[in-house]
Amino acid sequence: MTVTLADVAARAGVSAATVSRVLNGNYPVATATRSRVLRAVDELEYVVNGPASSLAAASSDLVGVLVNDIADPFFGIIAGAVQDTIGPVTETPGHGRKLAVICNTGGSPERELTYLTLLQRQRAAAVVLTGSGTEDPAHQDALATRLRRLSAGGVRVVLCGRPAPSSGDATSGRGVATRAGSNGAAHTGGPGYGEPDDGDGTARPVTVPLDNEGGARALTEHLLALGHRRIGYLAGPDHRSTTRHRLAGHRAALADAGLEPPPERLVLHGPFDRDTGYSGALRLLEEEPGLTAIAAANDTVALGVCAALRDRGLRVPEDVSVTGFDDLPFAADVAPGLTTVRLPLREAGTAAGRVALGLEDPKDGLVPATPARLVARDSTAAPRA
Amino acid sequence: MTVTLADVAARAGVSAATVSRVLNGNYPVATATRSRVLRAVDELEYVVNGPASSLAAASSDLVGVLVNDIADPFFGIIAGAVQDTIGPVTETPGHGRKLAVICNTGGSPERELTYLTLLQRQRAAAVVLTGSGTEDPAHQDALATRLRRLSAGGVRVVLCGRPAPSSGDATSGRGVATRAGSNGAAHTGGPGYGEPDDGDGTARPVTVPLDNEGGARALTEHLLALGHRRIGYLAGPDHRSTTRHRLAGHRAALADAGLEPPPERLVLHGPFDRDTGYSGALRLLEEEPGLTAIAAANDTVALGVCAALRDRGLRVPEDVSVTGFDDLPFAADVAPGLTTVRLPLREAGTAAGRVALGLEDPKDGLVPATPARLVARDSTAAPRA
DNA sequence: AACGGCGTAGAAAGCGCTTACCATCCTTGC
DNA sequence: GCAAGGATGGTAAGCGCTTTCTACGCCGTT
Repeated sequence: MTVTLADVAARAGVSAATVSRVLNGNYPVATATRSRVLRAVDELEYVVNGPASSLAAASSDLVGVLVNDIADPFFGIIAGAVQDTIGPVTETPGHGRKLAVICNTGGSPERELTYLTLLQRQRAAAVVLTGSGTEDPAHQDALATRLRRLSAGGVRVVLCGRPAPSSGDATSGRGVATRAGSNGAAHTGGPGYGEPDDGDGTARPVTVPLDNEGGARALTEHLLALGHRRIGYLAGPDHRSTTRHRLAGHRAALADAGLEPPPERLVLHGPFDRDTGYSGALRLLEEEPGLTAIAAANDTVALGVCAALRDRGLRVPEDVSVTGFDDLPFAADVAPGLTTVRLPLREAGTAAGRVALGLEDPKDGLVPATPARLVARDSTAAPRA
Repeated sequence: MTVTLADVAARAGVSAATVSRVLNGNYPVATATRSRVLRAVDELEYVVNGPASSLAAASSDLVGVLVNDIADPFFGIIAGAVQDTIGPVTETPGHGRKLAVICNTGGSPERELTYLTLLQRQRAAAVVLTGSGTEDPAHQDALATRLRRLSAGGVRVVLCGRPAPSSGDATSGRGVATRAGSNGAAHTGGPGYGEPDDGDGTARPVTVPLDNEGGARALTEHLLALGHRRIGYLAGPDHRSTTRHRLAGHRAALADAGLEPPPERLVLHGPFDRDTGYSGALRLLEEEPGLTAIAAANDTVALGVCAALRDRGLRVPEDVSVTGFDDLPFAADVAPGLTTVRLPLREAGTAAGRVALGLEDPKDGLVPATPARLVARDSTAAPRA
């Protein structure tokens, strides 16, 4: 029924080995033979059997990309860039036949693990983890283990915009483990997975950093410079690295300005969606009617904040300033234009893709970071006197 | 190095066949044996070799999802829904281990074909094509051929929000072929691929319709009802099914109202991005200063339109009304709220996923359509008297 | 003229799994 | 108490490809 290598070989009057060699181009084949084979391939409309070659060659053309929410342009942009890099466009010989498998974890650590297993099972060539990671010790441990196993199996692991999971490494006793919470040292890939040389020469995971902390700091500094002192902060979901890093930047800016850390009631957590912004803003306003600015975890959240303020009859930025994060495409076009921070998402995705292809392999496991850039638009202004 | 079926078998004191049967659960195995095997799997941390089983079983767990632009939430939502449906969550026995491969075509027909070949090569279980298709006859032919070949190979083909490509079927002489352009008959899966029974019992592609035409018609009717008569139309990219269907709806509404078809200069084409909206609006305003409304191909385009109008000092909706399409999440939160049409994207993605899994198979190859719903917000109002 | 090399191509041994097709063994029915 | 039959489990033949090892010419050397 289906055409196989052998059929092509027969038609071209050569052996299957030769056909394989022509198709993979990693062995000298005389030009005449080659074209004869190619013609046969064409005439028979032969299509390689991927599973068979993956089995024989013990490797596959799949690259897994894990995202929290594919419907969120934040991830769409990263995933798109990864795919553009490894996809069929790239005509780096040997590459370009790779397929990106985008996996939607919905932010669930369990699903993340499940997908990782599924990818391991498919013998994926590489795995890219994007977005924020949980900071729950148990899950970090499980994740670290899984990733270690993947690396051991020759799967390249890339962490895009998230730190390497730390693990309470079983072999070195228990105890010291997972210390999450402090600021700073964001993407240096803490203790645990990645740190100690595993002995055999398995590749270590590579981190493509995203400067969440610096971006958040810049945003808060901007607000402070405008004269704001009572700032509400709508952080992302709790126990997530991104949330913590952005919050850390916010706090750092306050500290640098010699101000008190923000009171608990002015820091609310919630998912990265418009409702968090909408209800969060209302709540913040209740807690602190004198609020002059609200920093949102995200552009989408910021949009919800603006809607809430509008519904409350407050003007942006005259009554309350609002900031976002990510600089998604719509941020420039909403009214007023959203002051936010532009994260180099495409660049990060491209870098992640290159690492996944093995085109790049920073010796310290860290791709140099492109800094986040403050984009001041019209949603922020000095508070009314 | 890596653990194989045989290792597990040895450890459990059974044959490889038994282990395979336990893992696939499609053959009776005594409970005691089963748990012994499961324990061995656990202890050895065994992970199935996907390629090997795909080869042996002549089928794989991959489902391809082709999208035009993964960074566009329109596709993100659909793709996410597809994935949620076929992904590891679904615990329909036998399913749930499937992986969605999201492929970003960038709207390029060539890439679309390349991906389709890649998927065929991976022996994907199903392929879902989303978004608008080209209406270029040559590409439609190529696409039809490729899809026919996929179906013949047992790959389930699902068209989500796009018509089946028509082909100037080579066997029936040349000539009649591709008649694109007329309105109506949107998703009925025209002539060409899909229509005639191919003889052997290969599955026919299933279409999950999206009511682009009806939505566009509703939007224009809304505008007409408000009293608008000079309406500019910013259509999507030329020669794409979605563009044509939406435009057809617009025209139909005009015709129903007994009005002239829109003059050429008031219908501009461009990609589905904010720039098309921005520059398109400016251009439209030049062409027809008396314009009272602009219908955009898309919410994103509409956002660009609003930005341009604002920059021109025109108010929405007082001076010019604006409509979008898709009702992406941000449409509700921008100011003024965007009047648009809500397309049941999640529903469509879910349906596509179910068909891809073979859970559903409408006999006429057409999943019943959920209608598009007009969402009137504040970006439209009666024109000034 | 004989020989080592190089450039090509073929033979064949798997890769790790699935799945007929059998071989047991323990029930049952009578 | 014995044969028939169901319930389990094993055997082994591939699935279609890659790749090592080998074979064969033909060339340039010495």
